[in-house]
Amino acid sequence: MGKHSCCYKQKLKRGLWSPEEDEKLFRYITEHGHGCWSSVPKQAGLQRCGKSCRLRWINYLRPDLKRGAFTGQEEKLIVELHEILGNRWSQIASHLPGRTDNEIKNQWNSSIKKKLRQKGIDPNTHKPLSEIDNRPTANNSSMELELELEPLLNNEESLTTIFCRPGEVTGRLNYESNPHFPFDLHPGSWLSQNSISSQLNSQFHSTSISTFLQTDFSSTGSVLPLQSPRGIQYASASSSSSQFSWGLADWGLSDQEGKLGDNKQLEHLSTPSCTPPDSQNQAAHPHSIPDTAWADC
DNA sequence: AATGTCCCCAACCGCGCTCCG
DNA sequence: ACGGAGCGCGGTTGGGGACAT
Repeated sequence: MGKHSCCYKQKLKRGLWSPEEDEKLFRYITEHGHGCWSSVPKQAGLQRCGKSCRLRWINYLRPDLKRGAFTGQEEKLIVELHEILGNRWSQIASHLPGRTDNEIKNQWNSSIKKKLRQKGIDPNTHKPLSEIDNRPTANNSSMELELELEPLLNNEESLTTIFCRPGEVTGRLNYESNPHFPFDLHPGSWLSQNSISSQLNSQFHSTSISTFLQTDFSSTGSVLPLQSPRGIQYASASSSSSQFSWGLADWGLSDQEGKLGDNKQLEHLSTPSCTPPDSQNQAAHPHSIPDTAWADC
């Protein structure tokens, strides 16, 4: 159960993808769609398993991917969403158009976590580290946790404090039973609302997270240099090939173009599309927002 | 210049879920 | 109802570039 039969097959290539493999996969999917992933490698002439093809497409080849460094605004949104959703990277990614769950996960683990710790905030709980050190390790109830953290909160409350039991930050949210839930809708619906970004922003102004965000990401994000993805060199080298090149053309954004892209991103965040960026990814996942939740947009 | 260490990120792995016969 | 196939997710790994010594 769970493991692809193709993974047992011998002589399937693994590791980094070559430009030729990328081109084969890109051409095949743009012309035929992926359909059943397990049949993609055979149809596209690749010595890879379907799972590997799927991952390569989703994380790297999709034309709608946004390349380059994360903006301050994006990092801020990731932190805010992580406080609510925990490590549900795919759900977080659905609110950052052009970003993949893998990309966000890497950004979180390599950069954002450190920044949070430097600011004295525990990246798992989104609470001050000093508070984490002093708190008992036993299984606190939601009520106990609320009482414990209440002095830390000013006028507005941390969503994590309100909705998450200890240990559930990366698990299920305790939203349904909590009378303080600020939105009328089921989370599956309210997370899909167009105003998610502004709603979140308004929720975090006086928390420690907010302080951190205002003093760190927002001040540095706009001037972050665009880091070129590793694939750029070979991507541009193969840019003469017709179809392949257009999907990868954006990889070589200049700083100026990158900033323009960031502006577009900000625009997008303020007026998000009604369609989930990767709606098919959402279909089967137990934690995903149901398709119907997007219908009201 | 050579070597060691750190860190990023692409890719893999394993699990849980849904679908379908 | 059951089991296999396929899909998608989060966690983890390791290659390789960047940086320090």
